This record gives sequence, C-alpha cells and structure tokens, in this order.
Amino acid sequence: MTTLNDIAKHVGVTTTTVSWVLNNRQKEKRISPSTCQRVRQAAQDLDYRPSFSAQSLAKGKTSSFGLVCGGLAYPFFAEMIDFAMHETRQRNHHLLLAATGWKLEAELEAFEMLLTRGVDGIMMYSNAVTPQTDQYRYIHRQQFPTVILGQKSGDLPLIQTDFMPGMMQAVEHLKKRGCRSVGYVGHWPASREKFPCFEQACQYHGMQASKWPCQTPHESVLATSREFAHHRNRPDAAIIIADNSAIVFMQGLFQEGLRVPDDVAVIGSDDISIGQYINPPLTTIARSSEMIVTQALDWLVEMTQQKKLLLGAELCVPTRLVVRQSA
Amino acid sequence: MTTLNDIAKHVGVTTTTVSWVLNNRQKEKRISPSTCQRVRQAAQDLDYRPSFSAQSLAKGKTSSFGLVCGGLAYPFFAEMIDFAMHETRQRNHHLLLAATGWKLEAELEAFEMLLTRGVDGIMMYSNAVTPQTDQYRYIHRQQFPTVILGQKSGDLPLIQTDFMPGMMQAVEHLKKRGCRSVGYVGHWPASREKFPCFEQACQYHGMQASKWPCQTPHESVLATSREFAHHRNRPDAAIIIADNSAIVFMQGLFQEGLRVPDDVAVIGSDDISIGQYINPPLTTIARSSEMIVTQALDWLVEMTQQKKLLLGAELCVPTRLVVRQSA
DNA sequence: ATGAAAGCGCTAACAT
DNA sequence: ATGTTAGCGCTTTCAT
Repeated sequence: MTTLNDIAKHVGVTTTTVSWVLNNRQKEKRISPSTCQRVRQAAQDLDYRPSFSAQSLAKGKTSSFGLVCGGLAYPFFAEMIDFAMHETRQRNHHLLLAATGWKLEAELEAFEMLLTRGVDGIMMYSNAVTPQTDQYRYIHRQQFPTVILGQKSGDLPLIQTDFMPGMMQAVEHLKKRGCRSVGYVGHWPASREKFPCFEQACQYHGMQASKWPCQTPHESVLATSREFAHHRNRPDAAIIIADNSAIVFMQGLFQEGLRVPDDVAVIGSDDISIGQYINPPLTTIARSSEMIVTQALDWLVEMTQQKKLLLGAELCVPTRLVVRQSA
Repeated sequence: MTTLNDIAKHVGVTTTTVSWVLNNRQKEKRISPSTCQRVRQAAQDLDYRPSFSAQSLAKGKTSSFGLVCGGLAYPFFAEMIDFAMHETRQRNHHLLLAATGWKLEAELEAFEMLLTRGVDGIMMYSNAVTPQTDQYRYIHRQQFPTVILGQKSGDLPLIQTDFMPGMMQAVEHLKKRGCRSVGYVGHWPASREKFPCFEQACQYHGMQASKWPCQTPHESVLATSREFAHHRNRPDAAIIIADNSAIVFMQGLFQEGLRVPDDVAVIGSDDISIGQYINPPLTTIARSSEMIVTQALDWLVEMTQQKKLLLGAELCVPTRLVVRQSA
C-alpha cells in the first residue's frame, strides 16, 4: 500500500508538501508547479489511494452521516434510502446504512456502531432512542447531531408524519363513495400513530370502524384478507397500513371472489411508485419521503456546523389522499 | 470525546491495559479482575466509544466490505441488498453501499471511494472494471479481494447469471400455450446478456422473435406497451426485462383493452416478491439473489484470509421459469 | 500482572 | 516555496 511518505521519498519532498498538493492547496501554500506535477505523477505511478482512516483520525471528522432504519425490503424505504444516498452525496457526505430488522435492541446497537465509526450525524428512523436510554443522554452531553424520524423523544430534533389529513380525506372519500364501514388492516407497533388517526377520522365522519390486525409478512396479510372477506359483517372498505400490504390484501380479496372497489374499496398508504401501475391502480394516502430526508439532512448539516443540537426542532410532514381506482 | 487515555488516567493504569480489558484479552494478558472491573466502570462512566478510524488505522483493516450497485429503487436490488447486509453482519463485517445510478463513471468512482475507505473487499454489481482500467490493474497488483457480479472481466472472480435455462423454459411454455410470436421488452445495455438468450431460445423453439426497446422509467415502458398493443403484427406474448417493468407493461395492455394472458401472455424476470400478489400473478424467470450474495461474500472472506485473489473463480447462477397466471 | 514505546497514514501549526 | 514537529486514538511488541 502506497502512502504519502512513499510519494514524498520518491519525489524528494516531505509528506506535508505532498499532502498539500494532493489536497489542491498549491495556490494557498505556494507550491511550485513543477513540484505539483512531479507529485501528481508519482501518486499516479505508485497507485496511491488516500487512507480514509488516517484522514479522519487526523481531521477529527468523517464526512459521513448514518441512517438507521428497519430494512430495505419495503419499497417506500428503498426509495427513501435511494433518495437519501443521492442527497447525502450532494452535501459532500457519504451515507452509512444500518438495517435493523425493526428490532429495538438492534436499533440501539446500530446507533452505537455508527457512533463508533465516527459519523458526523445520525438519522434514526426508529423510536428506540427514548429519554431513558444511554444514547439519549450521550446525544445531549456531546451535542451529537441527531434527527429522529418517528415519534417525539424529549427535545431531540424530530421529523414526524401527520397522518391526520390523509386519513380524513380517505374516510371522507369512502363516505362519498357510499361506504358505511371501514376496516383498518395493519401490524403493531407500526400502527401506533396511524391507527388513532384512523379512529378519529371515522368518528368525525360517522363511519363505522373496525380493526384487522395482521403481521408484516405477506402470508399474514393474505390470511387477514380472507378472514375479512368471509366475515359476516364485512366492511365495505379497507385502509391498509402500507401499499405493499394493500396489494397483497387486494389479491386475497380477488381470490375470494370479491371485486375492488365494487365489493370492497381499498386504500393503501405511502404511495410507492408501482402502486399506480397495478390493477386496479391503488388509491393511497401519500407522504413525501423527499421532504423527510431533505429536512433531516439540512438539520444535520446545520448542527454539525454549529456544533450544537437544534433542540426542540420539529417538522410535521403532511399526508394527502391520492385517488386512483381501488377506492 | 473520551479516549482510552482518559480512561487510563482515570483508573491509574496505562492505555495498553485499558485496551486489553476492553478487547477482552484479560485472560490471555492476565489482568487482575479488580483492574478489569474498574476499567469497565470508568468506560461506562465516561461514555467511552472506541474510535473506528484509530482502530482500523492501527490494525490495518476495517472489517467491512463494499457493494457497488446501480440503486435501490428496483425491488430485486433492494431485496438483494437487504439480504447482503444481513449476511455481511453474519460474517462479522459491515456493508458499505455505493449507489451509482448505473453510470459507468460513477461506478469506478464508487470503487475508488470504497478503496479509500479501506474496505477489505468489494462486490461490483457492474461491468465497469474492464481489463483496460486502472482499477483492474490495482486489483491484480494488490491482490485486492474483488468479486464481479456481472460479465466476465479478465480473470477476476465472477458471478454470472445464466439466463439461458429460464429463457428456454419461458419460450417453451409460451409455445405450449399456443403462442406463435413473442416480443422482448427491455432497455440497453442492461439487455446485453438477456437478449441473446432470448433470441437463441426463440430460434430453438421456432418462435417468431421481435425486439421492443424502451428506457428504464415506468413512463417509457408504458409508451412501449401501447406501441406494442397497437402494432399490426402484435406478438401474442411478451418477455420483459424486469418484473417491475412487466407490471407496468401489463397495465399498459389493460389500458388498451387487452387481456393478459388471453390476448398477450406476459413473462417477467427476477421474481420480485410482490409479483405473485398482483393481478394476474406474474409468471417470471426467477433467479436467486441469495446464491449470488452468499457466494460473493464467501469468496471475499476467503480472499481476505489467503491474501490473494481467487483468479478465474466462476459461478454461474441458473434461472428457472416460475409459472403463475400472466402466461 | 502491567508499562513503555513505537507506529499506523495523515493533517496542521509553526518554522525557515 | 518547502521543512519540522507534534499529534489524532488505538494496537502491539517487548520489557519488567
């Protein structure tokens, strides 16, 4: 492995000079063009690659941010992370990803791992960092740039999704279609925020509400859809926790001989890109992952610059109904 | 930020001792239990976190692998990466991701970035590293652990997908269904490997073949599907480069009043998990991302241990037809 | 059972 | 226009 020193010896200067040249400080430091030339040539010839570890150790920063999230298997997250990687790069940083399989303990471990790796800030798509945790205290003590993407946790910078407007529009829309009763299909604890909005919206619009719990895996959603289809008091609409699950749910309905939206109107959540191309195109409660990511990164950058937390910062990203043909 | 030294002073020992304790070398190095105890306590009290940069600089390795790929937006990749992250962790490594937007130049840059960050090995889901490139030479000179996921590049360790068996089965299946003519829908250069298999399979089975180029974005696929639908010599089947695009293609067909599979039989590629839940469930040419990832990681581990490339290593992952209802 | 010292590759303040 | 020097936080060999 080639080091700055190797180049320095090869050219007959010191590592300092080499460092300056390779970091394009030649103007500022007044290095002669010929030296520059020779240094660059040597770097090329010797196959030089800078060492990130050494650089960040010396500089005390890594120019990278961390993102902890459950996983990439759900398209909404995949799309969000894809966007986050681009945006991070725009800000001259690298994104370190930690997928946790939605386990609280794994989320805290991921946080530790990212700290250890010296990231300059962390986005937590998780509710694991509560005021009771070591991590929460660390963030405060060190004023370590952190943004929570989820539920309020003390005074940490927070980006929340406001499911209320989308949910209200959804229920209202179902009402207008003539629906009398609607079921909420989803898993817990992921429904902690969504379900109360659902209940409230139903109450407001005088819609009969019911709850259809299921697990995350597709098979579980399918099972729930069958149960739903055969229930003697089958609702005439369903609002499903995620677009992916909504697609599966509709398939279950079809298999039981029901038609969407005529027998059951179906509304998904998140607006994943494939949703508009399935059959029938999926009506859904949309939210903008772009807004979430953009704001989170901006705050991270700001906090790293000011070297302090934006205590109490809060953004609430609205949702809205996108009407297609499934409801 | 707390360092080993801070702990050492606090406890009244040297950094060496602290290092040993915190790395659980107390047996081997015969550290007294009481010292251990005090060191650990201090680490806890002082909120100590090891510095990855310092550790890897001192040890000369990072315990991480890199994966460069086009992006996460396509579910097959998202699922593959999700799996890769888990498997990497199983092997006590971390996965550094670099998404390139499928641009050759970006792929080489990503490779450089990962080298700089000192990863212990790289998986390239890319054909950017040809024998003409600097990177290819570097890999050989340094015997740097690399696995190419794509097309043969000199004697670098290679994992390829063999599209032939799946394609043969697909065309045979269409034939049995009574199809006479089939169109290939896809974008280039991603079709470089698939399309020749398609042509060969059609020739073998005496099926009339045609080519329907499109771009990656959904809208472009939709446009192609309309063109396809209205063509005076419309094929009675279509094989599409990716499941995602197949879903969009079917939607386009529906919009033009055609039925799948009766008017046009549709076969996708890759077998993404949502495929079986759409309407009609998607017949597809499946391949195993698990096999690819598992083998790539095993080779990487082996190469890092032996400190040399597995020159000429090759694995060819087979494809197979999964028949559902779209064809 | 523990310490001293060198070094990993790079940066940056201060010379000259 | 370039060199000297002192770290950054950690591991490791060799002493004691």
